[in-house]
Amino acid sequence: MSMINIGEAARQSGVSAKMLRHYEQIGLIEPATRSDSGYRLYTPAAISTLIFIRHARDLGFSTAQISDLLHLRNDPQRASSEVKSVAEDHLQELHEQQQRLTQMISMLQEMISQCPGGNNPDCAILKKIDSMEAS
Amino acid sequence: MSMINIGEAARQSGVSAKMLRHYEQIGLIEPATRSDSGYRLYTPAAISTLIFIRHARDLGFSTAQISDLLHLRNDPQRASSEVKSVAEDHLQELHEQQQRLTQMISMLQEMISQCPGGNNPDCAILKKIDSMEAS
DNA sequence: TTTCAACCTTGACACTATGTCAAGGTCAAG
DNA sequence: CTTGACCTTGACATAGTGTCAAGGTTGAAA
Repeated sequence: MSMINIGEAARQSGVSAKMLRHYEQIGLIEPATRSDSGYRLYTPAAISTLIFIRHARDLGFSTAQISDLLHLRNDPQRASSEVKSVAEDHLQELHEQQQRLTQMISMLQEMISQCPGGNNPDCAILKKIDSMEAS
Repeated sequence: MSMINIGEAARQSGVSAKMLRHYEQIGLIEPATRSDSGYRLYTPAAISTLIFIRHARDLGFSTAQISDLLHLRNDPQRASSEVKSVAEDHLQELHEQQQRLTQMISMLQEMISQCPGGNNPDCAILKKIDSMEAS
């Protein structure tokens, strides 16, 4: 009943066929059952899982974190605090990335604002990079 | 006169010995001269270049962009507008990253705020990941 | 002078997440 | 039966960095 091939699974889930094979290989997902000729076959439940994975990936979760989330998703005995903890750890990482990014942006913006551009070789940006101190 | 080995060059520049070899191999920097026994020897000018590279890396420039910047840095005929253009392209990328990050953070924050935590298996975060639509 | 530690060399393999390409098997339609 | 679209596995690539192994070098102490 309604088992689909890898290409269709990729289309429906938004995860590439390549990544479906990869996720299977690293054990993130259960190996798909195979047709007589060896083609992978995906059930609707498997597709739901794949969509979950893609969404988690869109939120920037690492493969390891997604693995944790999948286990929790499959576990009816889970404590929602465990899920929350994974999410909070990730949020923390995202905040740190954001801070680093904001730092880079402000430094770069200042450098750019001090460079008049044009044909003059004298360039504030190059000088600043030479002399800057990392935050 | 004051040629130093790779370990000392790494210490002075903040670029690891491994990366010094790597940058040489990919052609980002000129091959270092060698001692009789084959050790790489770095001049003070080379160290300045390495410090420049580290700073550029701290600003998030890619290796390819750093390569461009190094060429411009070495070219007395450069137009500062060229440097500015590289910097502006990078700034643009950083802004895009920042937007993606901000999106992720706000989605994640909303999910987290809707999950009470505790031992209850009922988890808003998992549900939201299942049903979310990527921005 | 021998020895030992600390350094250097190259090369290989690892990571993350994804793409691409090649050589070959399969399926469905004409 | 051929053709095209699909599937298979495996290998290699990306970017930036780390680690490990096997071996040569250097300088200082014994």
